Amino acid sequence: MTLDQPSAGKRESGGDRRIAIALAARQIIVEKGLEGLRTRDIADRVGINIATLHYHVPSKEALVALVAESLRLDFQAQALRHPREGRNGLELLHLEFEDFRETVVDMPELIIILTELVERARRDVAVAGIMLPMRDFWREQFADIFRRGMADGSFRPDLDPEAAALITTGALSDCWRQSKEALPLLDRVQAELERAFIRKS
Amino acid sequence: MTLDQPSAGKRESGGDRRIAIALAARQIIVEKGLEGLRTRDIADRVGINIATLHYHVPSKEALVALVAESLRLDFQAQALRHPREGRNGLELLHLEFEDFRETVVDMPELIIILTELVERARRDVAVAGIMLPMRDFWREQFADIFRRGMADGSFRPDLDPEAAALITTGALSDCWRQSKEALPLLDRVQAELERAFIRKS
Amino acid sequence: MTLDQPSAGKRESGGDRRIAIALAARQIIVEKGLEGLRTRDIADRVGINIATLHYHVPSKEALVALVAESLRLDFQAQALRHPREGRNGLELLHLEFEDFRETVVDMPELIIILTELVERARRDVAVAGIMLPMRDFWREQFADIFRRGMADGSFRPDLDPEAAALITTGALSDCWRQSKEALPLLDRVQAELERAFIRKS
Amino acid sequence: MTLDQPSAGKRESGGDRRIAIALAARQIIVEKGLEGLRTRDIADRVGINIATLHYHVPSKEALVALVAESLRLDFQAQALRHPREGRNGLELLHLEFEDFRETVVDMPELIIILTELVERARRDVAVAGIMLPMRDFWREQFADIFRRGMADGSFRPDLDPEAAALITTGALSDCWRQSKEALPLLDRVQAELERAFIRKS
DNA sequence: AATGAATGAGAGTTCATTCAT
DNA sequence: AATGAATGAACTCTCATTCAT
Repeated sequence: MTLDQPSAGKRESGGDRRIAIALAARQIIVEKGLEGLRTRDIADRVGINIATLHYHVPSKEALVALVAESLRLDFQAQALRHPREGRNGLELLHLEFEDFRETVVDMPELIIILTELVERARRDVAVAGIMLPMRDFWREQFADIFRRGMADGSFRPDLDPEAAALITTGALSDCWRQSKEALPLLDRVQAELERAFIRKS
Repeated sequence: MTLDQPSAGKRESGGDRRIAIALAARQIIVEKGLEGLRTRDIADRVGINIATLHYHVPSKEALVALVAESLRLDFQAQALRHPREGRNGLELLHLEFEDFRETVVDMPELIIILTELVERARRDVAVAGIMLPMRDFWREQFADIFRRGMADGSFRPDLDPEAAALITTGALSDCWRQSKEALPLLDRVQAELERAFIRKS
Repeated sequence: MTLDQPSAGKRESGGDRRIAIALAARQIIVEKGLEGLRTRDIADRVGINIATLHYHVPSKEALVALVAESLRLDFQAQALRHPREGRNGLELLHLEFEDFRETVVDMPELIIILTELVERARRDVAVAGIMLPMRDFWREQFADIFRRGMADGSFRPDLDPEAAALITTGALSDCWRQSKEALPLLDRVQAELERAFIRKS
Repeated sequence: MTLDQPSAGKRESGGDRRIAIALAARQIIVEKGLEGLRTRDIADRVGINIATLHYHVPSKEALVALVAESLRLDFQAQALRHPREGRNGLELLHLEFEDFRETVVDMPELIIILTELVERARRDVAVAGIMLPMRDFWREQFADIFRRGMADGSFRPDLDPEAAALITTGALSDCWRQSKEALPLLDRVQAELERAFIRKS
């Protein structure tokens, strides 16, 4: 055990602690679900006292909101990774699937937590305030892609962009839910959706 | 009034009590989520003592399994309501959407509870043992429809029936999750999926 | 330790447990004040688990109300000990002082707890609902005595019965608050009040 | 505006801070009782950090003692407002009631806090050391008045000055406790006490 | 003189489960 | 088949106090 161990040090700045708390909470949500999230477990994992946890995040409700917010930031960052300019609709759709595949591999927790929080949003307005816009934003991104593809001729002209967007996000989430090993199925779903939406010459 | 009235007497038969318990549990899951399910609440709603509840259903795990099983029976019954013979793939797809719409209107709880239990299945093998086959059965039903439609010429010959099935179930669940008022969106999704899968002459 | 130990037995009837709980709570209030009352301490003293305590008395608020109610019953019982008929006002006043002296000696806790609860009543409406009527009833008893004494000629005819009642209860409570050894002072106060209110021939 | 303005600068002198703390604590005691007094609330109201509060007042016990002392100073100041010379006992008694009425109107908190602290004195020797002498001093003031009145002939010669003093202070405190709107009752009590103690010619 | 961060001890409350009857 | 009473273990949250800066 060296001196510069990552997070068990004492007297960190408030912002760092809050980040560490959010990360620990996310881990636990992945392992035991939002339902199994316990403040004590978080404190233990961060290496602080429960009272200290409450000092930084005053209530469990606030904690869940913190996790939601941290998730939002991650998604935002991820959305900005790839440049979107100068591509047609079909290429953009490809890119989105690529991104999703990457997320599934690199940060599988993101989607688990997303699912849990969207579920919780139904009963927690604070969480709903953060998560539902995220979900809508994701769907709207796809709708934009479809609209662009209809304009540039890469997608069918009789497409309903909002419906197609919902179909796509539904397929992606369901694909995820299926199981962690469903990546080959994801390929087939992508192929099928492209066949479905593409313009037949 | 027949002899086997289910709920009149003070001492019901074991089977009836279990049914009453399952129904009460389902109500509570709809209201507060699986997370908010408390044995005491169920007992109160059924009108029995907690100890009595435990006599009939020995543990909370068994209770969740009971709910899952009761859900399975409902879905099974619902699947058999409409005759499936003598119809082509497209007509069958129509019928499935019709059924779904009916379920959303008549028994909206079914889908809420299904969602909660599938989520729970990730961490509870007993529940997984019941729910995952259900989910797969539902998906397989669609795959069958697509296969039949490919054979009878109502769907595209280059369709991937499993992928299409996943896309369809994904769209349906997402549509549901969207909100209770998303029925018009459901119509548009159905239209879009039919445009997508149908054989272009 | 014999078999018939007073209260540590298991599976008592609900009513008995509630009585035992009220008594234990009263002891602790005497020792540490209402402020120092802890549910865990009560459970320990009664010899039950905290959860069992909550089974019988669902919340701390209800517990305080229970103590208040138990106090009310004690005062009621005490008020009925001596027959009041066929005595003139002065004799009745004597009797009241006698009763008070008895209470101070036999059940000194009664007055401590009364004081604590009246204080608490200022901020707890549930307690106020029980305690303020008690206090008013006590005062009204004295007012009645003064009224009767004015009628039968044992007290001054220009007495203001309500004011005299307040003066008397105030003197008694203050006397009590003074200290436990203030009994001789109580005698002098009684004598002074009688000189003050009695009719000069 | 003088040089020793109490609260303008960012860094106040130690004494000023302690005064501000005492005042904030008194406000909170009035609102929530001594039981509801929290160091954090005081710090918030003063506008300082809890650690800073503990720098100025090392413990909660010391804090309560500080409040007690601040109360004592206020009472002392109030006692010196009216000149007492050249008046007979009855006039002095009048004056005391006048003072009390004034206090009830101008600084009602004084009496609330006094009550709370006297109660606390039973279990806290430090507070007892300050409060009990105060209470005794108040009572002794009345005893003095009665003694003087007996000498100058305005009160009955057979008065017991200590008993009469206790009766008077008891009546006043009880009158206060009664409720904030009990001022008319206070008038009747004063009248009754004067009738009781005055020399009948 | 002041503060952000940390903490131990403990508060009331909840819950699935069990026991005796 | 049913129940009132009991329980251990855990939960979130609070508070006065201390430490490092």
